[in-house]
Amino acid sequence: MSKQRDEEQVLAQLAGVVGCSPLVREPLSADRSGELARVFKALGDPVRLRLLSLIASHAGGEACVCDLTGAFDLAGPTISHHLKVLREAGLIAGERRGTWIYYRARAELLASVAGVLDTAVEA
Amino acid sequence: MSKQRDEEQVLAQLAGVVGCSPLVREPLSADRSGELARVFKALGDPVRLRLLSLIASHAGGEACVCDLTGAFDLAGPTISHHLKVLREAGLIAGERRGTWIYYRARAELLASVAGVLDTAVEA
DNA sequence: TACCTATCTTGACGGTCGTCGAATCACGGG
DNA sequence: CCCGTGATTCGACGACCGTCAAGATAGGTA
Repeated sequence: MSKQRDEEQVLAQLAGVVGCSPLVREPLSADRSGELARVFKALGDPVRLRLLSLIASHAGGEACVCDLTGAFDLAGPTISHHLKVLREAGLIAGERRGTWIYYRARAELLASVAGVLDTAVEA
Repeated sequence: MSKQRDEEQVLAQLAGVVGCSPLVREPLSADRSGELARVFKALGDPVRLRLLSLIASHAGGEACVCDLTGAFDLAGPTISHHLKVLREAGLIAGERRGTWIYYRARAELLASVAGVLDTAVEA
């Protein structure tokens, strides 16, 4: 139902973050800092970091939820919640194929965020 | 009093984060994810992101607290709290010179965190 | 249709976070 | 020495977050 709307909002966010110049170059505007903070907040949990890493480093670049739940001592709904947070931050994208749902990392956003933090910059 | 102890703990943290291999290379260990999450959590607030950006982009690479408070519609203690969070995450370091306290960004940590996120990696 | 498995949503609980006022500490100048 | 200014710490309040059990949804199989 709101799946499509979520995706659109996420993409709107990405536009602001992807084009962002590095932190050390010039002071961050209030708008950009809000968008960036949403991404960093999503990264600011050990479980979500491990989930993202498991997905990004998994063979084929994607992982099924059933591959992820086993790695944690957490209930199913909790994993699902963390995946939702990562999804709404634009860090991962999920696709249903039959019974299973596969997630993959959005490398563009990871690279953009890295660019914001990096001191020696390319642009 | 605990100023010195804080610094030591921060440096101990950095050791784990600085040497960390990128997210997409291999699954993050539980330990590393905890250390990394602390840094990302510190970055996960708009005010702290702007503070860090103001400090890092300031002339001379450092900024006095009095230069920062004016940029926000927040009370002094709130700014001080956010600076403490950034300090305890190892993202900034403060030094008192006379009446004023100057903060500067820890570029090594910024670069390390960027390296963890980046997909195309140097090592 | 009915059932099973995989995953998400809801609702609730305890814990943490961001914010502020008031009090406190650190320094320099009369 | 006492006062004023810059900055932090303390204590408290409301809001948000991580977690789970229970219920709901989606797809496959028969």
